[in-house]
Amino acid sequence: MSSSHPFSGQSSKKPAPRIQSTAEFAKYVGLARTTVSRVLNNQPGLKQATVSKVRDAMEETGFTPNAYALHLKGKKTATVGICMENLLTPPAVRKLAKLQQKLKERGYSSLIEVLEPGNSKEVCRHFLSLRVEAVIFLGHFIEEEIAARVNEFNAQSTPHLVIDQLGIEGANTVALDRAKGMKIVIKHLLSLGHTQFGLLGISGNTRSIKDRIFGIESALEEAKLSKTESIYSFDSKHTRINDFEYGRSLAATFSKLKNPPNAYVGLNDEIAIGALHGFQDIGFKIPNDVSIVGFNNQDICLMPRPLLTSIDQGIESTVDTAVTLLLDQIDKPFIKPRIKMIEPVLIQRGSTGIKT
Amino acid sequence: MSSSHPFSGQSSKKPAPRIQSTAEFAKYVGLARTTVSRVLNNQPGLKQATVSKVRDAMEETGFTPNAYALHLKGKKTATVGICMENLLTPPAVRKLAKLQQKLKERGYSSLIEVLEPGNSKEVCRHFLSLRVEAVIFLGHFIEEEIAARVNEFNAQSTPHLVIDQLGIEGANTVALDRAKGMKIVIKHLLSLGHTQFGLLGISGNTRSIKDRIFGIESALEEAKLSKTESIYSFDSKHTRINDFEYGRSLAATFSKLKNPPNAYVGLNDEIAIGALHGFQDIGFKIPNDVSIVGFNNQDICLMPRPLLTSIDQGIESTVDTAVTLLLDQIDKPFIKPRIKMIEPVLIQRGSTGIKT
DNA sequence: ATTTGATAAGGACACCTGTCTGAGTCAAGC
DNA sequence: GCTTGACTCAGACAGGTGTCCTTATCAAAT
Repeated sequence: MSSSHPFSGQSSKKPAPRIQSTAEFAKYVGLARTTVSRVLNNQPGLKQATVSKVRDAMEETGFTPNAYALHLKGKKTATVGICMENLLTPPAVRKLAKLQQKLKERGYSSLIEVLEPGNSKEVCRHFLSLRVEAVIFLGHFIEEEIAARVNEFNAQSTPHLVIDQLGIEGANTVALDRAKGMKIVIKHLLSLGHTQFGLLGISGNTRSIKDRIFGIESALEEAKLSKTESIYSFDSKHTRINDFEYGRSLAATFSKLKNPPNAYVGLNDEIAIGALHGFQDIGFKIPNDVSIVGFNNQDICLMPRPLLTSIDQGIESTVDTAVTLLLDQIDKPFIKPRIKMIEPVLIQRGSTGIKT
Repeated sequence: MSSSHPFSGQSSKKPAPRIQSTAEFAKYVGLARTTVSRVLNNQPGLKQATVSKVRDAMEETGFTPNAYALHLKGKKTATVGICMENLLTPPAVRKLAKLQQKLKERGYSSLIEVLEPGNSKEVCRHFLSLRVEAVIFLGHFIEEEIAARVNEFNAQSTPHLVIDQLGIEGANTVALDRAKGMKIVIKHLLSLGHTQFGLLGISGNTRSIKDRIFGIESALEEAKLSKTESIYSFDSKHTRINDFEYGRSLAATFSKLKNPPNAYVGLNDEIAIGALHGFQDIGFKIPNDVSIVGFNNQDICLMPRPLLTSIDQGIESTVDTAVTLLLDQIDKPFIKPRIKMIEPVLIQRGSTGIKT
């Protein structure tokens, strides 16, 4: 190593300021900027000693060329912006984790922002100013807001993807087929002899809920059962603050009916487990007296006894599909918007069984 | 709007390519680049009509100046790199969510990467090439690896922060005082009359485990109890695949003892709840026969009956402290490394009670 | 018709990088 | 001592931005 460069031999008291440019770095190494640049870009015609000198100094100082200047020279940013609904819903976070991992494997880094109602425009602007190569929406958002963003992206031919929210016009979409999920659940319960169904938390006007109710109703229709006489819901009688308590309260309300249904379908695993415990506390045996199904197939399904039957979202295939769809768009700028549905899978466990 | 710019009047079949520079955008608007730039930067001496024309066109096209070029002109990146252990541990993700939110409030965006053993160097290089203003490590990592990164950061005076991992020399650290947490738990249990303690999953050689055992032992010491005769552990008799099952198995093993302890301390809430259910299945009443304490105070503490007593991590104050520490470093480049401990809080619920 | 004041246009520069080109250095081989 | 070959140096350019400066335009006022 050169023994006379300006930063050598100092005490460890005040560390050297970070080297911010190849010019500074070249001065530190004692070579011309262009020579250093050639080393950094593995160009031929350089003495081995020169190469080592530069590499050693990089190791020592941690210098890296400025990615911002590189991008200006035409290098792509290899960055994807991800808009999250929140970072609290376990299935959404699991998808994010997989997504981030798969994107990284393909050489893309992720810029993650949590959307709040009304700030999507600002967030997307920020992403665009950072010249992301694509924007992903992951979760359930206000439809009009996302639709507006998608329109803008389509107008600029910016690759984009909506994960888990169906019904946005013109949007590249990957989503679990929730209708089919519910159909599978009801068919499973029908096959066990159940004909009356209590819904736990499955109410509201969102697309996701409508899909699920559609799935339930189409299964009933195929079985030639009356929708109105087979479905029960008391969601409006309780407030949903904590899902476990909510499930428990719903179970309590259902159990007071003269002829309560003996099959229950939860909005998610938490509510289903709450209900399962609620019924058990009252003295119901599961699945002998009551069958219960959750949704999402989270780890907590393995907590109660019996274990909770649930619908698995197929996160792996969702994310695989998502990444493929996205990279396709990046490769071919003028590709038509596509919608891919993910097949849900019933994970059968002890909480559902023959009606006795 | 000007009616003769090159992109007007096209069919919606092939969208206009995204406008990538002020020059292109200026051509589209029909003004000089410098004039547009003056509008974008709110400079005086411009006709209102000109300003509106530009603003309308921005609205229409979604054009935003290139952040990369701006940085080259000296604007700071306002970006922080966050290294995560994983995105699966709920408390870590909750911290990430809060951190991301608070940083955003202060004007910083977050670049998030999941570290895998051995790739921290590469990840940090990437962060540095993107000229992040600080790097945060969130979670438990291989000590040597993080220590090496911290050394590099200190040498370059790059602001950094280690959250939740104590013992890295020279590192700015914010961490829960796990020793104190355990001390509080044991004191609580002692005050209820318990003198024999079963540890559930609290074993191993990590700093975090050592701290917790130290806390337990110091509480016992103060109570003049023998460490060896008061603590029981059967962790090695079971394999930890699923925390709920692990807790259940441990409960089963403990219950077979001639004189099982009647107070149990879990590594986390999942294991504690598993054990709680395990004891209940065998016929133990909680807290009459057995008291159980979890760790992390997650939502699932509200699931079992009785509810689970647990230690709250104080995520809010952890993150507040973290952000303050970080921004301090960014403001004052040559500040000495500091360590901040976060006080744990016992959340007392039904799973702990007087020994009867 | 001429002057004035208000804007806009257009050129130049710095920021950092990779690359190209022509000039400079230096040791080895004759 | 001179040529040759092997490197290295130094300068220039593009890429997008904000800013400064000079010049051009144009309508209103004189």
